[in-house]
Amino acid sequence: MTATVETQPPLDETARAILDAASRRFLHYGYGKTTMSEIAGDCNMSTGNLYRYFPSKLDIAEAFVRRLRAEQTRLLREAVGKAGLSVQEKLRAFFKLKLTLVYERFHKRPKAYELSQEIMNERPSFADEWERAESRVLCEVLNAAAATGDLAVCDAPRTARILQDIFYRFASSSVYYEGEFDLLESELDDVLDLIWDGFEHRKSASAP
Amino acid sequence: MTATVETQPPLDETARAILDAASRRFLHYGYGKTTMSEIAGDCNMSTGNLYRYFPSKLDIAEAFVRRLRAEQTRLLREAVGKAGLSVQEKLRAFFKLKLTLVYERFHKRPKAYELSQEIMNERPSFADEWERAESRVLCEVLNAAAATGDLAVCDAPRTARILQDIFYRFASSSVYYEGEFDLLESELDDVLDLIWDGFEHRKSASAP
DNA sequence: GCGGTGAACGCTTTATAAAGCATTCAGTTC
DNA sequence: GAACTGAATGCTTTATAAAGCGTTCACCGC
Repeated sequence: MTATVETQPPLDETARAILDAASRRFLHYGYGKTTMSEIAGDCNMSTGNLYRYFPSKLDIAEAFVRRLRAEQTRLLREAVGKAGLSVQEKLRAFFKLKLTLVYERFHKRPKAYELSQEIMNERPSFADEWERAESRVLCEVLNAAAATGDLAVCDAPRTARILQDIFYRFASSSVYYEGEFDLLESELDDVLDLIWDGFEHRKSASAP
Repeated sequence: MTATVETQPPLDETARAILDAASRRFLHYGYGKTTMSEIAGDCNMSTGNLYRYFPSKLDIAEAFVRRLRAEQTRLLREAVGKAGLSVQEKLRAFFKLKLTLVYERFHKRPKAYELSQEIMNERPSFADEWERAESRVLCEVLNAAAATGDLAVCDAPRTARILQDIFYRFASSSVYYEGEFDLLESELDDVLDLIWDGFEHRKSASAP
């Protein structure tokens, strides 16, 4: 059983202290401007000792991003878990929240955004892992809807993947500039409407 | 009337010689490794004279990319113009060709790809212009289909925009690595199938 | 032996100087 | 006077040296 975004091996107390100290510095000064000596100093220990808890500086950064992402996954899962939502509302909630989270991270926590991007480039497998975690949330929604007959989905993982492709733009850096959020949001709505009509068509075609 | 990707003011003979010389160097060595002296030398003229035909080096590069893009637009238009194609086939041809063109440019003409990216970053308005040019091609397809009743489209530009959003992933740098082309192509197919079902649903809803 | 240290190593980033380049313009040619 | 030149200008890139940093490891205290 490998570790995933959701199921992390719990951290040693010392390891957590290191991660906390590093996180503060990463958020304020960024990855590059944070040194191992500083992190060690914050924890009242030597640099050498850091390596007893993390293999490298980049691994500390990965642990940091892993926390961010776990929190984000939790929020997404919470958004689609609200009682009384239709499938359509769940999908809309999912992708709107994702757009909002990316947008906010970019504009309000730029250091966290940069670090996240850097890790994704440096560790492609981590990016995959994260994409799979989101896919799992989507699959739960899709499978639940398929079970109640609200949706005609034969291959949930594949469908989730297709949805991720479709909404890729709304989770990428086209989100850069200020003042475009409302525009993106309304386009996202229109995209979802079209997708939804596609699902409706499939439902009436498969069970007329 | 402003110049667009399609309607370029025809170039002076000297200007064309400059652009041709610059293009050769851009393609072989890239933008940064090409100097104005070299371009001038290739044309048997002085550096100063280049500025009688182009305001700056970047403008030569823009003219170069403009050519590339005009050719690409021509190919896209040709693809959707083939006789006997249904709307669905036209849309599929359009986005598949676009995926192929981006992929090929990236892998087979990396210098051209880089230069294209650089211009898009340096001149956002050029990127907009290009997006509008593609939108126009899509709108022609959509409007023609709406006229024959093959498609229920009330706002063609908006719909074109939505389609561009949806297929954004297939025209961006997720296309980086080798061997993923077939995978992307099959995902593109699935996306188009879903979109198509959406259009079908709208047609039957608007004219039952 | 477990938790911890800090000097030593080699790579990377930065500071600084040198070189190269895009751009300009007074002047030349025809 | 329209087409063109090439040396002068100042900004940008590169080459090089110096400083800084991540990482290791032989060595302590308990």
